[in-house]
Amino acid sequence: MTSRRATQVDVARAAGVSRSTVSLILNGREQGRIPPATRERVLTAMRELNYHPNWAARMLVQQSNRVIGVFTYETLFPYEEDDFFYPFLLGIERQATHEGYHLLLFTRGDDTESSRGIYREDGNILSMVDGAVLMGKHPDPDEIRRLVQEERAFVFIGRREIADCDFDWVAPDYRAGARLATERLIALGHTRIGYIANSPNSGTYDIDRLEGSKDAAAAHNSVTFSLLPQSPFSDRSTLLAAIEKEHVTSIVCNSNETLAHVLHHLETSGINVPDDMSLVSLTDDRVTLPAGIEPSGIHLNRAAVGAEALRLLADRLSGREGPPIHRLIPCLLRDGTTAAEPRAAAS
Amino acid sequence: MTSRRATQVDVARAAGVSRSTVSLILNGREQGRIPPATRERVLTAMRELNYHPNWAARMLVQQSNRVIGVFTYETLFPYEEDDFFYPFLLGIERQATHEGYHLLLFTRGDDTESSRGIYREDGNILSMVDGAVLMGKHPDPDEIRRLVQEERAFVFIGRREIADCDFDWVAPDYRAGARLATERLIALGHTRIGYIANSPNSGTYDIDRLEGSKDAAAAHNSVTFSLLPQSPFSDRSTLLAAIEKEHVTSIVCNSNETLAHVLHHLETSGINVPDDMSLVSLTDDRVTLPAGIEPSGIHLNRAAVGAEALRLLADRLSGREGPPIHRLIPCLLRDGTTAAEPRAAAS
DNA sequence: ACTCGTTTGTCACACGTGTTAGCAGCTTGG
DNA sequence: CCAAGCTGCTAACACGTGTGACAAACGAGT
Repeated sequence: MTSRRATQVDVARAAGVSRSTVSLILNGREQGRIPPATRERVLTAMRELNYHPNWAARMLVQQSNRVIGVFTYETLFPYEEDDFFYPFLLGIERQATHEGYHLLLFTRGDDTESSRGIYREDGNILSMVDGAVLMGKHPDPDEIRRLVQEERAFVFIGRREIADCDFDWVAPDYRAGARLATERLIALGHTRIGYIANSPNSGTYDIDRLEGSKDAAAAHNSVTFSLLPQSPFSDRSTLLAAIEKEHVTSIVCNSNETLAHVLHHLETSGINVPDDMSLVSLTDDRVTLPAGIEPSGIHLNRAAVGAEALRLLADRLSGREGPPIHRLIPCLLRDGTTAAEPRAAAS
Repeated sequence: MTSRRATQVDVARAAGVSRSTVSLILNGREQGRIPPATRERVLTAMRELNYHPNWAARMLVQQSNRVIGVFTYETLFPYEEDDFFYPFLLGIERQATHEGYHLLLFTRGDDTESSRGIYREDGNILSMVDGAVLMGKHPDPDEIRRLVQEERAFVFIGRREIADCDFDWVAPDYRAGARLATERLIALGHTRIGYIANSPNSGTYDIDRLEGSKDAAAAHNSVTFSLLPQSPFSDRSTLLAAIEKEHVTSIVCNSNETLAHVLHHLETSGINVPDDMSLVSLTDDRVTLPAGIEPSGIHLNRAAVGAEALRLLADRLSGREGPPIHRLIPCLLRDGTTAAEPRAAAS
């Protein structure tokens, strides 16, 4: 702090050359220009003065700094232990290392847990980076539109359809994941499969999940697929009645949360999971179940999503042109303890 | 990309004023100088041109950017699922948000998993930030020394004693944690306590753990503390003989890994945990135990460590002078299933 | 002696912003 | 009428770096 840090001027003076020469050597543009003797003189001067280039100045003139921003519309690391963004970040970090980028986490905010924004009074924070990965369950469509209009390089994680506005995004392939999980039940021998959700099947993801599950059932004409009544949380008797009526031996639950509630209703009714009823879930949020029980279902492979997002972004920054790319990343099967062969098949 | 982004010059031209005026208004230095009419004109011009300050330029002149670097000597997010650094980062992020800093994750490296360095050919990467948090099990002492000599603002996470070289650091208080865990056994009624480690008690942390445990035992003169033979991994009979000889009813294990091995040896010998023997661990690494068993012991509270590191750093950056600060963060008790009242006391 | 090409650099501008000194024009006091 | 002060703004420098145009020295060919 007390003494200013060395600049190219200092190095130049120490080596007895002009500042330009220092810059040339620093950037390897000295092919056939600077004789080795001078080069050495400058290099040792750098070492002695402990010179290191100023990053801001460099960025100012080059308009690039090999830093990629990571922005989340919600706190990156929420207080609940369900670390939603963490696996994404893991993949992003890994791929960034590979591609040679540093990562800037935009955390500075109003500390209010919600309503963070890219544009703020002190400027578009994205001007600090070459490109950005954006995440969040509740992005601000206006901001996104503005980013597109300004031709910023960014990739969104999660499928977000915004009217009159197209951009790169990467998302888990929920539809294929739902197909996978349902196929798993079929492979175990289930022919009567129910589907249950705790929310109206209206969101993009909700529709994907339902359709994927239907796809799998439709591919086997021995399989009967029935939509069970929504919202199992409060109403146990409705659930039991529906199960009875449809004779299902297995249920696809749209989320771990749903699975937890269904499980609870079943167990308090004396129906054993997985012996009497198999359950699979279509998310992999953390959820607390009775000891020893792990939900069967799919694994979102968030790390792969994050890595792919960074790969797309790096491509853009390397000059790739062309229309926006949308990429769906396959989910993986996750073996748990809530799915097994149906009783009839087992005996 | 096609059209350059608006700068203060553009705004000034549009509003019919000089660039200085724009800058003054932008930085709120216009008290009693600029009449509201002009101010409005400039502000609307900004809005229409979609002006946002260039961060690099601002940083260049201000010599600060409210960004804190996070550097790890090993990959930040290792491939093993034991995310050692993650809880630290969590605390760092939280506190950074609070203090108004962004976070720059230094990831760019030679992709070799090991031997990452702060100093590299393209300069000291820390020149990009106001200050830095350093972590890692195997830091390079020479680099640290150099950072100190250059008077860089940084805080190390983890206690690292380097000869002739002092700096701020924050670390978990292993000694107090060991005391806490041992006190817990005593509170449960144990009077014969053994201590076992899987490595020579020579590292700083190893010594802290052993001493803390001794402290707790020494505070109660009814308690007998005995050091069991090291390295229980291979040798079951040695372990059993020692237990028999010392009549211990509980064992303090220096790590979860040790606990796992001891547990295995005991169970295969028909000794039930926690009924016949209580175990506590002095770390909180993830470890796989038989289903339904959770190690009792301490919780390192890494998030608090990370947060404190960032707080110290922020203080330094705000101008705090004075000698380096070393801070130990208390550990918390973590209830598990491997510690209970001793059989004699229970009956 | 004069031109020409090569080696070895240097000059000067650009990047976008913060800040201080100071300049016109006006008002006010004497 | 003149000095002094206030209002509203601007000129100019600084921050540290990258780079294209250009220049000085020098040897070689004519």
